[in-house]
Amino acid sequence: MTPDEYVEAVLDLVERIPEGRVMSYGAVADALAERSGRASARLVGAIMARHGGSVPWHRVVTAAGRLPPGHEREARARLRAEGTPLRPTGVDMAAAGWSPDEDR
DNA sequence: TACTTGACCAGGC
DNA sequence: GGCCTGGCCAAGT
Repeated sequence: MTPDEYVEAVLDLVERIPEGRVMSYGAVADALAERSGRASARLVGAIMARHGGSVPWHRVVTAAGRLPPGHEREARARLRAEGTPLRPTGVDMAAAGWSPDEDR
């Protein structure tokens, strides 16, 4: 799998996340590991930082439900608009956490 | 080629 | 619940 295809796979998966739901970087990496064979949460974060502009990046948060540094305000506003379960610290992962398996 | 960096994660305090 | 540390792995320089 070429780097470009890898990036595309990440973006494709992020686009599949339903409104009001979120996925952690680690979950995305894990889901992709099945297709690409290699993945890491850090890599997903790096990809989002570079190519996240064309996808609902706000639906991807850290495993703790925290929002991307420097984008907390914007992400929170969008998530709130979609009706995502929010907590004072970020996102309620227990309620909003989503996995591609659920959609399948 | 080698070193540094990063929108991370899990574990320990 | 929040901060610090070590480990991960690939991209960027």
